[in-house]
Amino acid sequence: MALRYALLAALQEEPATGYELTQRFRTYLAHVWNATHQQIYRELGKLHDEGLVTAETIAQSERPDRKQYRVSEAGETALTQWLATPQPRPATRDPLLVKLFAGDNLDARVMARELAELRQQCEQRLAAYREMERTWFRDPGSVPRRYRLQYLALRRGILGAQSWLAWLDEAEREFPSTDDS
Amino acid sequence: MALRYALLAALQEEPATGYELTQRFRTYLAHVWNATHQQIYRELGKLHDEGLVTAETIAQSERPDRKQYRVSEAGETALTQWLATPQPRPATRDPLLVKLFAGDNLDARVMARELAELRQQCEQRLAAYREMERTWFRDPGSVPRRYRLQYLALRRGILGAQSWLAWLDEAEREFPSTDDS
DNA sequence: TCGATCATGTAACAGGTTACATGATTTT
DNA sequence: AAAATCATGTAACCTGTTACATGATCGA
Repeated sequence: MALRYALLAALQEEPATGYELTQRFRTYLAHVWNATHQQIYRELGKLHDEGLVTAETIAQSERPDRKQYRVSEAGETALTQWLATPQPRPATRDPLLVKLFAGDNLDARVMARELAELRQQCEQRLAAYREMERTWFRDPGSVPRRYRLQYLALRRGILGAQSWLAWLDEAEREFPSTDDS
Repeated sequence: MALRYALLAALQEEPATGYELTQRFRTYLAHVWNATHQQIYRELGKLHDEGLVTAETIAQSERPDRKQYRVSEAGETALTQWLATPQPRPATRDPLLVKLFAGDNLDARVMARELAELRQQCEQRLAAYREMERTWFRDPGSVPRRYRLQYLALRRGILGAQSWLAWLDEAEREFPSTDDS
């Protein structure tokens, strides 16, 4: 359900094609809502059928046509209505934690490797978030409200990554790495 | 995919009926993997068809029969194999963060209320986790490995909740609550 | 007497994943 | 010459959600 509203919000910031939206979701929306291009195209189609977005086809020589979408009035109404509805928290479903319930079937070395990879991933993400923080939100007070809210989402990404790193400190004690590389 | 292995792990700890498993998933597995009874029954059926679990029907007078499942050898093999395979991290999909991208369509009072509710939820969970920590893992060093690993999962729940509370401290500054109640 | 608990399921639907498909241009 | 980028989609499948269904017992 939320994907469509994420699309509407993104389009409201600036009209875009499915392709461009896919990129936004991959980059600065990745810590908020994940979606592949298939899902995005499908949902854009539905939104168009329902009149929540309008589409303008821009012919290009030597390239497939681009379909630029923008939010319609009906779309804005729908978005506002959704925003006013409290959303349930997403359920936790983490395969890594599932593994911890398998007891002695779990191989410590395999696990150590998986934790090491997770640590690397967290550190990379954290660095990327910090980079965004530096380039766009150096002085959060002077940023217009719209972007200050996005900064909050980024802060969530940062705090989330840090909290995983803190957990990894604890978890790695249980799975001592043999440190081969 | 991971649900089946969560079930196998849970059954390995102790054979159980679908009903009992549902309860475990609702209580001490909620911070690891969420699943409803419908999903669990469906998956148990498949696991049984595939021979990864065996079922023993226990007739009861005046109550529906209980079907007690236990992991078969094939099931244990499948579990071990899965454990050795690195699992991709779950994707982030958070409707609350999506809302932050809707800019001025977002009503501050509505948002303040949603944040307050989230805070309450986090605090409740944290208290429940702390309670588990106190009752089962007062002295983690003396606990057998199997349960020390489960303690790690609990630690993840605790750190996760704390990190959300830290974020809420920041977020609430952006949505000052009018404090009516 | 009403709701919770015990104990199992079926069915329809919504949402997300994976694979396949096309085809030109630009970069390595 | 190969791979990545631009730009769009279809189709099958798997997983998760929601609604519906049954029926007895036990505690408030």
